[in-house]
Amino acid sequence: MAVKRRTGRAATYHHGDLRDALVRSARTILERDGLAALSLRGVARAAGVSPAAPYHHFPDKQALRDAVAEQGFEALTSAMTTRMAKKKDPQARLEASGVGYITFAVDNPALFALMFGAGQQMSANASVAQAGQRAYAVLQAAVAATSAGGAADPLVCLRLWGLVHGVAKLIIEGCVSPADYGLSGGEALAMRLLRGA
Amino acid sequence: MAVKRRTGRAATYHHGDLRDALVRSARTILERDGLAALSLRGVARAAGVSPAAPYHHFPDKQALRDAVAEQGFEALTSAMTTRMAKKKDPQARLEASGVGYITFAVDNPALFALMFGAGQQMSANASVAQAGQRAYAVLQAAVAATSAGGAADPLVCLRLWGLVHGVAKLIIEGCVSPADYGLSGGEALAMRLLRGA
DNA sequence: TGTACATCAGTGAACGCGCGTTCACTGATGTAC
DNA sequence: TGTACATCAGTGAACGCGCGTTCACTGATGTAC
Repeated sequence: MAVKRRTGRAATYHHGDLRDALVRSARTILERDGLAALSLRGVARAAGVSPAAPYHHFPDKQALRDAVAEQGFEALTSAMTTRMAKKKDPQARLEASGVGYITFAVDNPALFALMFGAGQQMSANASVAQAGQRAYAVLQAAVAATSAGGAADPLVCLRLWGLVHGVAKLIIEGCVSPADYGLSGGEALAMRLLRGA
Repeated sequence: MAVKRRTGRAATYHHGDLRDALVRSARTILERDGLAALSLRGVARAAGVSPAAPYHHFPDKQALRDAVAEQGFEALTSAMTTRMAKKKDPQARLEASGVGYITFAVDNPALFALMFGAGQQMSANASVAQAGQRAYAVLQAAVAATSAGGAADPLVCLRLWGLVHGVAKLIIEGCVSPADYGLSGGEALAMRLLRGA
């Protein structure tokens, strides 16, 4: 049995922070082995804990997935806002939000797939939905800031969202490679696509 | 044991057309129960045949998936070309290709997810890749027909592909509903998005 | 400060399940003579 | 036209696997007195 530690603390029978540790283990497995390889037992194993332990923190597997997805949407939001913060011009900020979206997806393909329901319906969980809406609101605000009246045209928002979502998926699915366009990475391709779109 | 029939023929020990029947059963299961529910055993069951029977036609599960995906790309291609055939104007034909893409995806969400690798890497199968390229070529030709020199700008093609792919996924994943835009279906939303994009 | 005890968060064994795949087999088909 | 036989396309039982989940349990924690 693996020794369980909190940073700088001795091993204890009680983990102390298992819920977080499970979510972190899930993300590790996700990116190392892919979405199909994500199992509750595997996550428990990776966290050095028995298969039954997660049930003290999550009612079932879906609840763990939801927790991971929620954290994913928060990370997506900050990937966009971090990039936007470096720009002043509204148009440049709009582009930055899209580049952030695509870059996040390409860097975290399995997490991104989990967040968006693996090609099927997304999670019905309310917290996940709210975290998703917070991410969408970033795109929306960026669009609003570039438009005359200061209000975002829903159709324009959806075109932007669709474009960045689609390009991200196409890269992840291997349909499109930045190299095909003479570019070195998803980020460069995203910038090229969004400039003047 | 279910009786096996070819249309209008008596039941026979030998099915006579099992390979096709398996692919058809797979598509039925796909749309009724979703991608996660697609198993070789389930497909055999739906075709009224023992679990071992498919192995006379496909080396493994992936090969069946590939066959379904290939057929899916052919259906996608014809969904686009059928719509384009009704239009004369190049711009209208371009829009029609995109509407066809989105409509096909929304009408066959699980098949579409299978074709594009369920959020992960697409199939490595060569026939599948070729069928995918044939579908892409339709979009590409539609773009070329609207451009001055008659050659399709790769970046313009990717913007179109990304847009239709992304919007399709967003609708399938339940992130976006045509009703949010006061529209009755994916087709209406697709037309609105593509007109003047 | 020390002790009793309720509560919390683990353990590990077990459950049933459906899966992909393999195997030795057998019934049906069709071809050579 | 009839028959022997090779080949093809099925059967059904079995394999091992990993999964999600449950259960009775037990060790550690922290609070009341």
